[in-house]
Amino acid sequence: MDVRDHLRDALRNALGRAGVDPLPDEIALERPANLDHGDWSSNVALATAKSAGKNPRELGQALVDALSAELPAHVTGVEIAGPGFVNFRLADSWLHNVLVEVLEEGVDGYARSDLGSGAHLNVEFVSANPNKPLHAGHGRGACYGDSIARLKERCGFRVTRETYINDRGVQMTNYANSLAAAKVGGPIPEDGYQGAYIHEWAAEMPVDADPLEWGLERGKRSHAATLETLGIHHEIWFSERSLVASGAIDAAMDDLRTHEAVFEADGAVWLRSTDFGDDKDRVLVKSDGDLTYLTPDIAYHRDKFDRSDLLFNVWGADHHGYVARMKAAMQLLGHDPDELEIAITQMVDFVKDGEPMKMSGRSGNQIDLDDIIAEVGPDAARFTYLMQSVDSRQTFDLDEVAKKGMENPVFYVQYAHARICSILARAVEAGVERAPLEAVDVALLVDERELALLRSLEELPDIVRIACIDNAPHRVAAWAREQAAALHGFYHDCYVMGDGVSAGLTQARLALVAASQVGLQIALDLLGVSAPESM
RNA sequence: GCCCUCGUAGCUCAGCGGAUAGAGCAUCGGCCUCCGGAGCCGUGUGCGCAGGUUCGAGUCCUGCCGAGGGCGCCA
Repeated sequence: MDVRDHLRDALRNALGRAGVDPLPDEIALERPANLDHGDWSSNVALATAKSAGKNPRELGQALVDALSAELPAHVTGVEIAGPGFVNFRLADSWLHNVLVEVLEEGVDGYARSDLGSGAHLNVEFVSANPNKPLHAGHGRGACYGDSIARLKERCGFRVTRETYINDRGVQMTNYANSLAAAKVGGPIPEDGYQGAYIHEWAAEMPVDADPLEWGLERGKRSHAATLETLGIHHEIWFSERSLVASGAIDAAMDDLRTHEAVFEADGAVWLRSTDFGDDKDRVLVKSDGDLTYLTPDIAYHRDKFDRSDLLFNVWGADHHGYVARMKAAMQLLGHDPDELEIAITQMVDFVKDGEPMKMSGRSGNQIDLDDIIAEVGPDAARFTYLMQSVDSRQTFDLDEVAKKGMENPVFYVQYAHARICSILARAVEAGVERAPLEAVDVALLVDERELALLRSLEELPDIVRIACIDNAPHRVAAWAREQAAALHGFYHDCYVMGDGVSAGLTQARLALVAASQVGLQIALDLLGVSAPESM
C-alpha cells in the first residue's frame, strides 16, 4: 500500500473523531517544496473547516492530536503549521520502500497506470503533404505526437499511430507537373514547387513513370526516412484517395444527412457546425460540385472512429481555427466531444550563429527537418522539441542544442545514465557480486544525496500520470533533468565502492543507482531519447 | 473586429489552487589521493497591468496592454 493511502486513512479517521461529518470525498496530500514542512502535508483542515463550521487552526490541531495518539506507518511526527496545514514527518523507511518498489517493478512496471483502461486510442500526427520534405516545424509535432503515444501506452491505452496523406487535389497535380517539367529540363510551372529537391527527385524518376504516382511514393519515402531517424513509426499511413475509392466520403455525407447535420443554400451544401459552437456554418460541397478540404477530413475522422474509441490529433498552430468545426462535425455525427482531443503545437523559431535561421535552398521556402537532425543529432532534437510545453512558441537554438557538453540538458541526462552503467560495470570488474534485493540492507541509505534520489524517484509515477492527463511530455523531460541532477550530486558525494565503504553499503548503493537507472530509462523512453551505456 | 496560444531572472524555459516562485545558460567565486571533473558547491535579479473568486492566486475568472498564429464555396 502506498504511503499516501495510510496517511489518507489516518486523516479520515482523525476527521471523524474531530466530529467532521460528512467526510470530504477527497483528501489532498502533497509533498511540500520545503522539507521543513515535513515529508507529506495535507490541507484537509483548511479545505473542510468552513463546511464543518470550525476554525481551520483548531480543526488542524484536533487532527494532529488524534493522529499523534496513533501514528500511521513510517510517520514519526505530526504537526500543525501555517494557516492549518497538517504536516507529517516520516522515517527514511518510506523512501527505502520506494527503492524496493522501483527495483521490483522495473522498467516495464514502474510508473505505469491504467488510466486508459485498455481503450483504443488513435494518435494522428505529422500528416504532412507528400509533395515536399518534412520541414523543421514538423519536428515538433512529430516528436510530440510520438511521445504522447508512448505516454498513453504506459498509462493503459491501446495506441495506434497514424498519419494522413493528402494524396489528391490541386497541390498533388502541381507537384506532379513540377516533377514532369524538371525531368525534361523545362521551366517549373507557375503554381509548381521550386525547391532543389524537385530536381533531385525528378532525376531519380524513371522516364516512363507516372509523375504523380511516383512522386507520391517518393514523398512518402522521404517522410518515412526522416521520421525513421527520429525513431518514429506510424502503423498507418492513411491515404485520402482511399477515402474516395472506398466510398467513405459518400457514406459520411449520407450519415451527416441522416443526422440532419447539413442543409443546402446558395447552391452549396453546408454543415450546421454552429449547432456545436463553431463561429459559422461550413461549406462541404461547393456550388460547382467540388468538395471542400473539410469534407474528406470529416469522412476520415468518421473512419478513425470506426476503428478506435478515442481520437487524438496533433495539429500545427495554423490549424487551430479548424478545431471547432471538426469537433462540431463529430458531435453532429453523435460523438461525445471528449472523444476527439486536438492538441495544437505552437511555432518554432530556429536560431543559428545567434541569427534567425534562413530558409534553406534545398526545399525552397522552408528549413528541412533533415538538416536540423543532421546538425544536432536525433536525441538532442527530440529532447529539445519535448523539453518545453507545446502551448508556447519555441526558440530552438542549434548552437546550444548541438553542444556535446553537460550544459546541454540532453547530454546531462544521458550522461547520468551512462555514469550509472559505468558504476555497475566497474562493480562487475571489481568482482563485486550483486546481492539479491531481499539481502540488501536498504536502511543503510541515509545520506541526504541518497534520499534526494529516492524522493525524485517516488515522484515519477505521479509525473507520468500528470503528463498523460495534461498531454504534457515536457513534464517528463523536467523530471529527467531533476533525477539526473540528483544522480550527479550523489555520485559526487557518495562512493559506491572504495575506501571506507562497507560491503553492505556498496550493495545498498548499487541497488540505488540501479533504481535510478530504471527511472531514467523510463523517462528517456517516454521521450523517445536513447539511454546510452557510454558516451 | 472575432477566435486560439503565450507574457515568470539579462537569455532559454519549469512551476498538478498552497507555505520562503525554481533549473540551465551567462556573471563572479570555491572543490580533484578512489567509481568518468563531460562533475559538485556557492553567488545576484523576476511572476506585463488592473480588478475579482478563494482561508490561500504565477496558477482560476473578467478587462486592458504586448507578442505570435488563425479567421475562404483555398488546401
